[in-house]
Amino acid sequence: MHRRTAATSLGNRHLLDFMSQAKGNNHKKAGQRHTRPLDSAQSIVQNPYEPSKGLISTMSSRPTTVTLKQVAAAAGVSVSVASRVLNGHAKAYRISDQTEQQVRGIASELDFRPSQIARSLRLQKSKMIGVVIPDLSNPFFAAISREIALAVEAEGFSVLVADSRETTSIEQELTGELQSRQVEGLVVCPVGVDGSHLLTVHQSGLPIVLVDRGFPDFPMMQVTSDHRRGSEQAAELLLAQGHRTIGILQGLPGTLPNEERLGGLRETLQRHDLKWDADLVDGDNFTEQSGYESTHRLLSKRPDITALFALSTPNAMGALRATQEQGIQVPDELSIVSFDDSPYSDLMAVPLATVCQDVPRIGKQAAALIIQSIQAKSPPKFEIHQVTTKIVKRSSIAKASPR
Amino acid sequence: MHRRTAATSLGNRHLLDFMSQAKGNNHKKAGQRHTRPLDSAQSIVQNPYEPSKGLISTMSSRPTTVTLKQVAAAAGVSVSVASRVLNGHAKAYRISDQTEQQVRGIASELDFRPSQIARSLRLQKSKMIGVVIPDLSNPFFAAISREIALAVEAEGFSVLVADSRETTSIEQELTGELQSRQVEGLVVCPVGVDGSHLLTVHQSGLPIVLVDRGFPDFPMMQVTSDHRRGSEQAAELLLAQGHRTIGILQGLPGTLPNEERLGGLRETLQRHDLKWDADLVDGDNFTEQSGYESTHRLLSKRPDITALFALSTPNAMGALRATQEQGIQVPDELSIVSFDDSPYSDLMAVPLATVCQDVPRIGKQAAALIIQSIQAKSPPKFEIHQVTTKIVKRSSIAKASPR
DNA sequence: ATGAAAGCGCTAACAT
DNA sequence: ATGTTAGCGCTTTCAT
Repeated sequence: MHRRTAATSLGNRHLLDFMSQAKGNNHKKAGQRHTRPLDSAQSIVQNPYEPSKGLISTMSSRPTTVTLKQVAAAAGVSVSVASRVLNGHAKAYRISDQTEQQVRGIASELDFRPSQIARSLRLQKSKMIGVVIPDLSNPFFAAISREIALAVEAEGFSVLVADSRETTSIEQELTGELQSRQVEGLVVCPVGVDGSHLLTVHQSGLPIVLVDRGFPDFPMMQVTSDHRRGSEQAAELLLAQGHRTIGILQGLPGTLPNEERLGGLRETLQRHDLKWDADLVDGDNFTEQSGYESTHRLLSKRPDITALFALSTPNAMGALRATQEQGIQVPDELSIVSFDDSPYSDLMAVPLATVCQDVPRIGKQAAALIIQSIQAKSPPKFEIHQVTTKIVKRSSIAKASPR
Repeated sequence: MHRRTAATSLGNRHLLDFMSQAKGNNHKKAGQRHTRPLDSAQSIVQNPYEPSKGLISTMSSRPTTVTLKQVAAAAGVSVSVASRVLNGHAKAYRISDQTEQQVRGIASELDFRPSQIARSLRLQKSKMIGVVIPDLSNPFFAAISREIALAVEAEGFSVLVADSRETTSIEQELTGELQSRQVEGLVVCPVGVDGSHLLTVHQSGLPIVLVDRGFPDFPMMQVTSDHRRGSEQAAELLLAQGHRTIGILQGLPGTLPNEERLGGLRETLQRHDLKWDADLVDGDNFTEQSGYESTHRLLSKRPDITALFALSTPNAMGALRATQEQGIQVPDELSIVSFDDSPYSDLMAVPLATVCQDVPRIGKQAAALIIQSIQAKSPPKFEIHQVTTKIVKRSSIAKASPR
């Protein structure tokens, strides 16, 4: 109570002092600055206060943990009563109103927070779910993590995130780590080439859902875009504009999204009685670098190419950069379509036509599945959820014309 | 052992079957597809296997947790011996080589994973750190989270992430939640307007570091860019091109990054004997919407503006959109500089000059501080780390000329 | 060289 | 209406 008040008033003071404080700091630093080169990656450290005065003195050096036992003692009741009250079982146990108030009062006065660790151990449920992502800084995966975090928080779960750095062996370690932390469920965006460890997890009975890069023959829950249909949409668009020779900038071969996108394209071409030419496929990753290199290779190898289909946004960005270098006009000399949207695709040098994935929906779906699977005590289902994509036409596509 | 083998061989089979499987799936779905409108946000659910056969039968319906006790029993030793062996204290306790091998063997055979929950309770340390972020889908914050995750994982910590949705009250709840989960440290990117709860956390003795939006008068560890210096760089650039009337698209007023960026600009102008005109500042958030609206307002209100300084990338994107609508040529009629980089800034309709923040460094620094603070038993330091920015000139800036 | 037992903080029978 | 106690899985004294 007392502490709370102090904190608040300081919070206010902060706003009042904001500008002047900041200016003060700046003056002190002014001298130093000019001694460093402008773009050196250094950071300035300030230690404005001596350790011995003001606020700091009220601070304990170790986190102070108030236990239920202490609350009970302070309230003059047994731990069981305290526990029951604080878990809302007061009336179920006919605890007197007076006792209840007493306990509640003391608890909030002491700022009691039940140890979730102890709780987890006792209840045999951690209320945590694990999320394993190949690259948290990739906006696609970040958005998915976010949806999952928001959705499961609403159900009282916390999320442990782990970044596998696009590496299967790390993914394997991390899932193990999360299991030993007793997560109640696992959402993983697999790196996508070998998933045997995921199968092991699944067989152990831990609820698991795979997102984006899945394994169609693994009998577990999976959610991805309908890559195949998305590719179809892109292909139809290109074909309608008269394109017959389409270069493909692929991502990581062997992964489900890559193969499905390729498959959708191939089928569509065949349906239009065009032969499938493996020579037109190039690339080895979902990265900008890969897109850049394959564009250069494809364009020099095959001058008859009139359009490029990039299997990811970074692949498309690489293509943009490569065409810029070669002085090729998009879309006049070459059309480009991309899979995957980025927020500013429409503000690019040439606004990029794109097969958009419904990222929020993918995330929400994954969250819903894992929660449901945790709460239902039934054995995990095998369900593959394919989320519909949407094609957005932008000016990077035009009628086919020879380069 | 047995299970492991089965899993691996299945993983291989998957690769072989990949294409045909996928094609099979597709055929089955073909009929359904055409009954749905193309862009409906629906997802297709498949349940390819009946629950009663093949792999599924080997799967237990509840997660099967092997305990230390079971390992000990199977190995014919006491739990203490088992514990000591598995924690690498074998020789320290002169445990016989034979016993050690015995225990190790059984443990790996049973795929034993020590319960971190129990361990945490006993050791009074969770080996978890909490990360609170205003918006996990924002690439800036996502990148910071990633750096933190990678760095702390290396030290054996796991990270609990929480998304505060740019809302102080949620941030407050989440920090409480994380505290009760016994995290050993907290990294928070505060929403930035009221931080009293963070002060309370700090006073409780839990290590905490603030990132990006800090509070200069809170005596705790903080790391942000050197916003002030960054702004200075941008301003100097604009001034050198002859700009004298600069419109400012600001972010969330009252937050440290916003005020510092504003401050740096103001100082630079004053140093060049230009008066500070508050009328030239517009905007209420770090969003594209805010940037878009303030651009429209500023340009119609002040025809003498020759350059725009956007205090965030989204603000700048809003400006780009607004100028496109008004048919204003950038940079010929109007120059734009932005704070904050985005990966594809150079591929935008007009490549955007930018004050780049060293995001990875910010993240690494935060991680290093929290780890160090957890490991050192000394009371938390008050240190503000300012990470140097770098200005990147691109073609969105040109000599000043009247519109 | 190994074991027994206490106890981390909590919940839920099982007493009164 | 409230208290006592066992035990979740683990580590670590303290015995032997």
